[in-house]
Amino acid sequence: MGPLSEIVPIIRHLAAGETLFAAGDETRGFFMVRTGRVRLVRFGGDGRETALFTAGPEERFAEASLFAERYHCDAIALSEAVVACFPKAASLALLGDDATARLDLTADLARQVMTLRARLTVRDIRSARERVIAFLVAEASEDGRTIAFDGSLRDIAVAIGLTPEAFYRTLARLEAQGTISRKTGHIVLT
Amino acid sequence: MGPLSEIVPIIRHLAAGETLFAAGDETRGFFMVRTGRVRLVRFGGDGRETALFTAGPEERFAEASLFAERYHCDAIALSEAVVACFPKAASLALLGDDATARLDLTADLARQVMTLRARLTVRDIRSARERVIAFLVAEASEDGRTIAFDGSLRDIAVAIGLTPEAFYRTLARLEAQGTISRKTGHIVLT
DNA sequence: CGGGTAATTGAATATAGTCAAGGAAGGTGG
DNA sequence: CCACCTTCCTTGACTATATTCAATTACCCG
Repeated sequence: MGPLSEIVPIIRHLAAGETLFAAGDETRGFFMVRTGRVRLVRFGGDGRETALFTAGPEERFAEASLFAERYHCDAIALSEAVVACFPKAASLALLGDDATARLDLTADLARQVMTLRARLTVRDIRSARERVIAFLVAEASEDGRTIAFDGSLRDIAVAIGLTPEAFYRTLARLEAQGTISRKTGHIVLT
Repeated sequence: MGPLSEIVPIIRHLAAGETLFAAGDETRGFFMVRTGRVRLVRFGGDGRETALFTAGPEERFAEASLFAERYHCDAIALSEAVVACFPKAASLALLGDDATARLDLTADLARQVMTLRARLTVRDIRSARERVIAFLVAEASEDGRTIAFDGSLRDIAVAIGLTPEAFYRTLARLEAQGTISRKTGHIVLT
């Protein structure tokens, strides 16, 4: 997982609903979800809750806290969860000392920016059909035709902002039209 | 504009439709749009074109190319455009020499990741009403109530993935219900 | 003024969402 | 090895909601 593997993270177990940090707290570092899900929320003046981001397994969150004094949102476990904490001091020290570490983190963030922008662009497409095709093209491997996926179709549906039903239907239609063909674990553009 | 202001960029003028770089080209560096719009696209085997990202004025793109050998999409000017090119060698050298520059760039990318994830989360909300409220809460300034905006409401509508009409209607309804109040240039949550 | 864009509202439509129900697949325990 | 359970996948029918098309008003800038 890059440069930060040199840091031994602190493992924390969270109960469902437990708060990891709250807005206004001094920043302690950033985190990675091991299991479960953690939601970042901001509370409006009236107590209204707005989700900023939900981190699932292997996803990092609060990276920007390395460069801020205080957290500006709350982190709450949605379910029972295990998170790895990368302390601010150790992370910054590593970034200051080790050129490789620095570039690795920077490169990783640059890649994230790229993929996030691509995902956001996919979301701009209203038509389910076109959105699915855009996703498939974006995810296609080297040959530009094959899309391999590890998880379930459900997960993909949610990732591109469609209900599973709408996604299933769209895939079925694309297959019927001969635009794609499906085998277990991967889809091929034709 | 952060650490990279120390680099004197190369200014390029592009005609509408002109290609800045193509997939497979050796990476030369990253870019910032000065005027016009540049679209990053990937071509499917059949010539189908899928947009990955569209960069407008003051937006950077292809930052990740600093850490890659070759571009993996095409950059094409949508309209006549002026772009600033930050050469790879100079950028990496600066990152290698100057600790402040490194942290600055990393911090900037971390912030981008944060805001992009927040935007993506807003898009997950189906209801126009709830999406607009989430956007307002996320954009609210210090006091958590006031949202100032420079551009047009249209631009906001597009940014959160709604048609201008849907956005106007939603704002009108929120105002009628007393959830918000509007004055020229800013909105207040009540 | 006048031209252009933004803002606003109305009405009809289309499309994805929702609810529902059945089948397939995979895993667990007897 | 089978029964059972859970989750995913699939399809159908209906609905809700945002989009689309359209027409009017407000606003800014030359």
